[in-house]
Order: sequence, then C-alpha cells, then structure tokens
Amino acid sequence: MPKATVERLPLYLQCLQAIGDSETTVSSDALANVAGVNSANVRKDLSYLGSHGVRGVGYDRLELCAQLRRALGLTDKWPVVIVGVGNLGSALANYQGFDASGFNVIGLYDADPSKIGARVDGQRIKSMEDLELDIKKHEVQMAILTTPAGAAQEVADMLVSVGILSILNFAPALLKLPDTVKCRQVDLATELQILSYYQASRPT
Amino acid sequence: MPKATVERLPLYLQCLQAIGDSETTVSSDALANVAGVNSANVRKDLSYLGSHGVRGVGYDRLELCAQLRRALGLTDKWPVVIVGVGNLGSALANYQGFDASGFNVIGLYDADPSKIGARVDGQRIKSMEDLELDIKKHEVQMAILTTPAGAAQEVADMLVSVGILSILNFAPALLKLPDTVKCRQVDLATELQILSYYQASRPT
DNA sequence: AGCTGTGAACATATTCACAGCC
DNA sequence: GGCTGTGAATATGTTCACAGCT
Repeated sequence: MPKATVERLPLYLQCLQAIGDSETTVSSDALANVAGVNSANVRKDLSYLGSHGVRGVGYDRLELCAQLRRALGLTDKWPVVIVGVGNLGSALANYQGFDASGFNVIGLYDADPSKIGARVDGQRIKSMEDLELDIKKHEVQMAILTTPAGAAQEVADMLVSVGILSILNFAPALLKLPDTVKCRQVDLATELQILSYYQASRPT
Repeated sequence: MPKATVERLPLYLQCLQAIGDSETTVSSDALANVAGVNSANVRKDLSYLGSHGVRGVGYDRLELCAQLRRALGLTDKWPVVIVGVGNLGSALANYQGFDASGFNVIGLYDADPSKIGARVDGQRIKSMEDLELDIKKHEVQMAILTTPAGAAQEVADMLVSVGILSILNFAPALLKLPDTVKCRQVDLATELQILSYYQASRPT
C-alpha cells in the first residue's frame, strides 16, 4: 500500500466517526468533503483495502470502518508505554481516545524518583527498571517518548534493546535508530516553522 | 518552493543546530546523513534558497542557518497565542525552544474561569475575552489550539474571525476553516495508527 | 580531489474521465 | 441517476550521474 495512502487511512477512520450513526452508507464524495481530499483519491485509497463499495450507493459505513481498522492492524489493541511523565506525558496519558483508536496504555514511566508512585489518570507512575521488565513481560512493541530532549536518545536506545519496534517521539531531538525501528517525530518547532513559511509568503 | 522541500527546511535547521559550533562548513553529504535524507535531495532543496554553497567545500554553516531562517519567514519573531491550558497547553507553554525557533508566546488563554490568573511558565492565564483583545492588539496571526475536542471548532471560528491566519491544532477534531486559513493537525491517534500499519505488516 | 548545482531518468502520487454496475 | 473502480494523463518528488568550479 502506498505510503501516502497509509497516512490518510486514519483520517478516513476519524471522518467516519465524525459522520456518525446518521448515515448507514457513505459515498466517496461525502468522505472526500469531510476529509478535504479529492474523491477519486478516496476511491483509489479505499480500493487498496479490497473494499467493495456498491455502485450507485457508496460504502457501508460500519463495514468500511472495520476494513480500515483491519488494514491498519487495529484488530487487537496494541499495548503501548508512555515514557516521561511531565506535562506532555500527562496530557497524553489523560487522552481518552486510546481505547477507541486501538491502543492500550499499559504503563507510565519516569526517571525521576520523586514522581514514581504518583497517579496520572488512575495509573501509577513506575520506574525505568519497571519499564524494561514490563516491555519484556507484555511484549510491548510501541512506545511514546515524552522525555526531555537530553534524555531521548538514551531512553530510545534502551527501548530498542528490549524489543520496542515503533517509537512516537515528542521529544525535540533527532533519534539515531536502527532501521528495523520505525519512528515518527512530532515536533512543535517544525510545525510552527512550516506554518511560518506559508504565513510569510502569503499574498498581502 | 515545493511543499516537500518546505517541510524539510525546519529539519535542516534542527540538524545544523545539532551539528553545532564544531564545524564552520557543512557538506550536503554531512547534512544528509544527520537528516536521514539523500544528499542530492538536500542540494536540490538548498538550491531553492538561492544558496551559494562553495564547490569542493560545502555550505557555510551560519550563513546557511540564516538563509533557512529567512526562507521560512523567521526573520522576526512571530507572536503566537496558546488557547486551552490543560496539561497539553501547559506542556507546550513550558517548551523552552520557542524563542530559538522564531516564536514568541504572547499569552495563554482558557475558557475555564477557575484557571484564569494561574501562572504557567511565568505567564498568567487569561480569559477568552482577553484573547480576542490581545490578538487584535498585537496583530497575532498564529494560534496553537490545545482545547478539548468539543470546543475546538467554536474556538477556531472565533480565532479566524479576529484575524488568525495559521492554526496548529492539537485537539483531536477536524476543523472546518476558510481556505484563507492554513492549519496543521497534530493527532496522537493518527500517528499511532500509522505506526500500527507498519508494525502489523512487518515481516516476522 | 572534493563538493555543488542541475538536467535527465525514474518513482510516486493525484486527478481526470469514463466504462460498468446497481 | 448515481456511484464505484480504474486506466490514462498529469503533477510532484526523488535519485542518478556528471559537468563545472575551487
């Protein structure tokens, strides 16, 4: 499946949720409008799912949701860990959508001893030693990294060494990782700077 | 300038910062290695800056930084507002890199009266009324949206009505905006789901 | 010798346009 | 009539490969 398509599938899922129960069937046009995408593009994307939309009608909403979930590998919930429980880690830990999105936060971890034992969204913050043990025990493969920039590489190395294969990195640091590990970077400065470009080059 | 190039410029800037004072000159190869990009791609990207690298030598590090900044419209600091001061908004407000990235957080705002007056990173949380006034007064064009999903659209509409032209949206909600307004969406569920796809389809 | 800048080749992604089916 | 699925056309992006400068 093309990379560009993969990156749009979650959007479609989100749009279908937004459309809600009202419609039992959804056309590529309707989905395209909500998603802000060309409708031919939507159809081509969905055709990779081996989806069978009905000509003259559209796609069955629930079936399409199920197909998107299956394609994204969301049939079972992925266990994930959150490493670094500052404001950002806490914010993510409090996010109520993990379950609906297909994920299960099995633990929160921090290197700061004074934080250990505190509760965030009902979960006890655990130590970095616990992190290693938990990853191995639950065969966790995905981690969310919300440590300070300075600690990110070191923590990432440890995560990789105990079996983590996907990292969602919110720390403003470029990680050097083996190419067996997939990483996505979310960076505030980067996003603002991209907006700045378009802002600055706006016709006035 | 191509969209793909624009989205890489901040990365180059970050890489140059990471390379630091040690080198006075940087080759496209060196930059490519740090950034994880093909070196021809780097050269082509930089050629859009009208950059003058020196054959046989490379690019002058400081000059290149300056050119990247200029191209991204970061010559003056953009004033930005943060709307919604929950954990996420607080986390972003505490980010120490705004200044170095080219931005200046002029205020934090929340709709919850019980939060108003509290301090985050030295700034007093202000009301939504203040938000409108401040945007107009300081001619703010960029906003970071960190409200709950339910409030995002309403707040966005207000921001647009008082002159905001770029929104960085962290709320898990799809905003409907006039196409004069540029928006970038940062979504936890989306990022995890993309990772899930590659995780699930990994050769085992 | 070492590096940039860039045309040409290739690869990926998007959109059009329409046949085919309900 | 309305919508899907998709080949063909177009647009965008990446990489190669090398001439040209220092």
